[in-house]
Amino acid sequence: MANGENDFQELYKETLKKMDDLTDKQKQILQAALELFSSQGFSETSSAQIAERAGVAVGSVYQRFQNKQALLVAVLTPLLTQALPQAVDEFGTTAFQHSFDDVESFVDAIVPDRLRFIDKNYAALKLMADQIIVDDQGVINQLKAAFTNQMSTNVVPNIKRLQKAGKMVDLPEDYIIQFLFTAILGYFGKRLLNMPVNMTDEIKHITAFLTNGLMKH
Amino acid sequence: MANGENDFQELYKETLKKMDDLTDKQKQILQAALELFSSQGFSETSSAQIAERAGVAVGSVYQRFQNKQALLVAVLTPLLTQALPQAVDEFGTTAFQHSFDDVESFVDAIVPDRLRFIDKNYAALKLMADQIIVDDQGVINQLKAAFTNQMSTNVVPNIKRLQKAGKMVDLPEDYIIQFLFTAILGYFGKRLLNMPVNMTDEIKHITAFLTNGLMKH
Amino acid sequence: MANGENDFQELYKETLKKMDDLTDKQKQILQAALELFSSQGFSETSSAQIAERAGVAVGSVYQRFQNKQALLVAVLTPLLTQALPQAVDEFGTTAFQHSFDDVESFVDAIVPDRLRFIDKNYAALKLMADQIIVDDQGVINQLKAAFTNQMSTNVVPNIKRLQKAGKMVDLPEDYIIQFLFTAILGYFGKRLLNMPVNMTDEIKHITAFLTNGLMKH
Amino acid sequence: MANGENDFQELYKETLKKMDDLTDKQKQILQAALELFSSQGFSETSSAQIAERAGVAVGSVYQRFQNKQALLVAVLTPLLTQALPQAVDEFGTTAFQHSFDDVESFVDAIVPDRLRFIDKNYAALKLMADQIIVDDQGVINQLKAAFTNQMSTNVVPNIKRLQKAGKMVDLPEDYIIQFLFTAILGYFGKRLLNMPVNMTDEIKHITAFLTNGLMKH
DNA sequence: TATGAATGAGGATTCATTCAT
DNA sequence: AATGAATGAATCCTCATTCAT
Repeated sequence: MANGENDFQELYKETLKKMDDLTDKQKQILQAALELFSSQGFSETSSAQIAERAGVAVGSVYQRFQNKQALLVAVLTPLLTQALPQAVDEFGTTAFQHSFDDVESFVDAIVPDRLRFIDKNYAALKLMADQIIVDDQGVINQLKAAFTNQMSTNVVPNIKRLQKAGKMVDLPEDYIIQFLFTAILGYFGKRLLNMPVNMTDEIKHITAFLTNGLMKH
Repeated sequence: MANGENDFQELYKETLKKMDDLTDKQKQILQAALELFSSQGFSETSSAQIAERAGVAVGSVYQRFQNKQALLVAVLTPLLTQALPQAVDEFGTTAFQHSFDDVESFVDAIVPDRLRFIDKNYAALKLMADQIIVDDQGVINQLKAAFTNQMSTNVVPNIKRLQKAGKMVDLPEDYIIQFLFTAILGYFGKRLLNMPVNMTDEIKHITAFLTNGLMKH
Repeated sequence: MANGENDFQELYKETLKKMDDLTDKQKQILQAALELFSSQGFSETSSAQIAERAGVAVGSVYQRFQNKQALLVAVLTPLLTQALPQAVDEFGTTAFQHSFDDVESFVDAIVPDRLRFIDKNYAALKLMADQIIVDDQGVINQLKAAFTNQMSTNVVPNIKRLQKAGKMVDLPEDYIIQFLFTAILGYFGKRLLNMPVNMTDEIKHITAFLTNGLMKH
Repeated sequence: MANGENDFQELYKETLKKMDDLTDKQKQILQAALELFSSQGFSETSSAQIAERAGVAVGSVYQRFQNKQALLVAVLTPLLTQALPQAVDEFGTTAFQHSFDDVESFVDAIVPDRLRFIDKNYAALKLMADQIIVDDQGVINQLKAAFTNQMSTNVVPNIKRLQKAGKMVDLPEDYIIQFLFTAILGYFGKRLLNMPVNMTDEIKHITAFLTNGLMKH
């Protein structure tokens, strides 16, 4: 699976381009908001700050977006409805276009790719995490929807096949997915905690652990 | 390992009691702050709100605590320096007082206990998560310290012994701990996402997965 | 005296038609402004609101009218310089084309007509009242001018004649007019206060009172 | 009937004094708000302006009053519930403590007093008028209540007696009151219109007109 | 210590007005 | 002439913090 194409920033910018109804300045505002919300958090970012970074007047922010909350939604929506599903999609189809013969190659296909994905999309992911923490149900629901959808169409079949072939442990598919993700999100956690990370090692060990844990011995 | 004794609320209240220099009102303030910070986040909580919930005047908040940030520190400090290490300690010593003969009993000792710990301390954990997201280095560092310390003295030896006995996979100890924690934190994530959780199932499957993943086959 | 012809809306629209330099959109703007200013007040009405109701772009409002104040003037001017004098005129000439033989027929000619006039022009009158309250000298002066002029040429002579004939009380003419108007404006006040009004009763009693009060016994 | 005691300013200040829960600064705020709202209108008055005139910080306005609207209510409430009824009451009881033998003395008792009342309370009355125009139902309802109450207990009986004695015209009492008030309010209108007024003349003519109009000939 | 009124800087939002298309 | 995006001053309001009682 090729990397570098499926990061949010790229997909986000493309999504923005497609929004014909958005003026250049409005795109700059969204871009600035994404950056600031991600790095400082939503409440810690002021309208003035966004306007300044976007190089526009404060009023311009409110010309298009009813209020700060609406701006957040406008930032997150394409992320959640376009970039994220597309990334998930790409992940699902690319990673699972082949039928894997064993758990090891299955895990091998996922782990390195997802770790690099986290690296590239650290800012956007942090923003989503922030929203989840502050209990934004809208964000939560869209996240769930994006995942449930893609997982069930692409990942679940692969899991089932491996299980039927007697090569993968007989756990419910949603748990298989859960373990896959939590193991990988450990890397995200380490970055949040400012822990030193070595990508090579992470890949190596996470892969080893997941392979061992999901394989039927 | 006995439950119900090692939750933060309990430990936190005990910690508060020991602080002789704190008046009753000040303790109420800390309690109110913990609750509000946890449920709404730090920036979304106003001093007036804290005062109201604590049943004191706004000025009383600032009588003892220099500013809101200091109040946050005052809330987190006992959590991070007393309750958390104590919980970790309790976890380390209780869970590892015996020398486990195999990975399964090792995992069995940890998983149910930690899941229940999450349930009990959901609010406090959410508060910490919030602080991690907004990049509070102080919190991050204290979290790290509390863990590193306890883990290395109690958990690591157990891991090493199991590895030497050829019963546990030969991964670096910190990764073993990492996988242990991420698998368990999946439960915390599910709660954050408001997903329906069934404790019995969670315990069963997480245990199975971790046992399989950490066991040397 | 025929009703239905002398209401502001009609006269206003005719006035607008005559303004050849006004585009259709600009007429719509004036119409929308009149409606909104009347119902919500000047300060409570925004340019955007006017534009929306007029079905034009915000900029179009300012294409023709220098600023909001100028728009108000543009709304009021034809009202005060065209519609109002014309209404007053119509009132003066129609109501006083005959020489009334007694106070009763004099009052009878005025009261019903003016009450219906108030009903029809409630919005415009309210707008003028609003302007008087907020101390708009321009409006005040034009109102005065429109009245003084018409009154002195049409109403005053009639009053004088009735007085000379010994049928009307010997009060200064301006006071006669004042009492005539205030008694009638009581109806306007009742509407402002959302009081239930019965036109027939109002006419009956106001007429009776005025007749009695202005008649020389 | 003694004048000078029943003006709003006096009654308002006394009312304020009785409000023990109000601090000096808060009273200054209410006083400043009354003055500014009266002279410029509600929407034309900014919080900063009020604060400045009151000699306090902007925040102090909002410490006590939830918002500007609430401040308006706080200004109007004592006016409508204390000062106005008290003034009406004083009017009712003083003016009608005697049983008038004829319409002339009845009118004589009312007119001069009310005209002077208007002079003294011009600001407050203008504020109320402003609120009526902008459709404030709360104000309207309280105004109605204050009047209905006092009128029915004090004025109506006097009217009925004079009517039974065959000295006053047989119009419904509410219309008698209406004519009384509108004739008097003409004076208020003249002041609004910045017309030159001569109190002596006004009293003389209004009295003459009302006497004539209400007397049964 | 406790109180809560007072403060004023800061932040979100509105809105009249301009101007390039 | 019409448009509506852009502007930024002005406004309302919040809130952490101080301080006199």
